[in-house]
Amino acid sequence: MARKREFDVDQAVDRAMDVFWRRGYAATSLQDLTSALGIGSGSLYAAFGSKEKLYGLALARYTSRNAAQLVAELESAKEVRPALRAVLMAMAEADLCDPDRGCMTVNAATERADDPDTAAHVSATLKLVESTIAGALERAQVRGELTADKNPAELARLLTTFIQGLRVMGKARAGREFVESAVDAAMRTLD
Amino acid sequence: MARKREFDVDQAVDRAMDVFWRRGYAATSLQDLTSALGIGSGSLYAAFGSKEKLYGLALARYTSRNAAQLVAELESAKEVRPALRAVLMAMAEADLCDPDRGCMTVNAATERADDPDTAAHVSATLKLVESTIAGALERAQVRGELTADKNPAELARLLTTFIQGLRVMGKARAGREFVESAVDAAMRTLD
DNA sequence: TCAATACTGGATTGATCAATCCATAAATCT
DNA sequence: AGATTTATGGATTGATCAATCCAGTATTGA
Repeated sequence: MARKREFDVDQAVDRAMDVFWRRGYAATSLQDLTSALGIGSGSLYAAFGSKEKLYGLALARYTSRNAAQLVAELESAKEVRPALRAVLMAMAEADLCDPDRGCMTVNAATERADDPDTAAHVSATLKLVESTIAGALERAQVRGELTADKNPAELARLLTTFIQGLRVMGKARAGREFVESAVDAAMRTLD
Repeated sequence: MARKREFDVDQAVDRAMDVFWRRGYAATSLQDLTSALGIGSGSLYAAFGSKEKLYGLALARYTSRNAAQLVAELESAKEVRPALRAVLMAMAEADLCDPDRGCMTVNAATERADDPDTAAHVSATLKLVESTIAGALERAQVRGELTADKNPAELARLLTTFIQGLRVMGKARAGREFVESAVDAAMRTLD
């Protein structure tokens, strides 16, 4: 009954994610988006409604790609400690490879905390990270990987906070020596 | 020989700092600035040159107000541990009182890391925080406040990173319970 | 084959952007 | 006082902003 969409919506959200991730929300113009997505503004608005809604989809896409992977890796890990170290180092490595991006969740938290949708999404992501780490540490404790005197819930809050800081340091180009040393120190809190 | 400036430049920078701090760089319009500063755009450009330069002054003002105070408090502290806890809790408290602002250094790092001047300033601030904490921990170790098996340089990197994360969590409205617990866990790394 | 429908992207909209201009006003020097 | 110089702030500039419009096009069911 009607013409088919010529572009791939999923791919378009991926590309929008990349642009917003690098440039932030306010500094990204509609022209930036249409040229990155390879579509006209009419198509963009027909498909996504507004720049804000597209940002929301891009942020959700980022979360499902990254936070979800962190969760999966920690929950499927045989040994919690090396898995946690691997997760931390993977983030540090991501920032070393491409500091222009940093962590989109952190970028969203700092740039768009005043937007209720963004704030809610960021909050949910951080809670997910916290509870995943807490769960992993509880399992570690049961299995004797973590001594009984440790407090998994509290350590999870420390590590969740540390992760956000690690992304800030990465974006600020703190350098490999710094972030690796910081991760070492963070892992030592589990000893 | 010439007319005097009618507004107080220092006060104007303070006000610009507050606006940029809350809204970020890109989302702050010149109209936001002129109305907050109470001056016309002609005066603004005559005094500061451009929006970017005013932002640079505002960021420098923020640093000299905040990072410098952190340095002073840690260096004048009789006991390092309670001073460090006080510094961490003061930051957490600042975000609990006014989460719209967060930490301007973190905001600058995430929004404007691509600007060389901003990046350099942020980097210098973070190095100052790191070396101040490292120095304080070294003194603590000499005085027996910190056991000899600890590595002050590494702990300083952990704590510097933790601080940035704490500000992100604060801006994301993680709540008092969360940040206090995280600070407790962070302080425990010194035990 | 022909309506009906939805997608296309470039043109257009009115608002807003950072920055400059400029007539006026105040301050200092001779 | 008169000349010179700088500050003032509102008007103006041309660019750019997000969003809408629309003529043209592809797709489908009848």
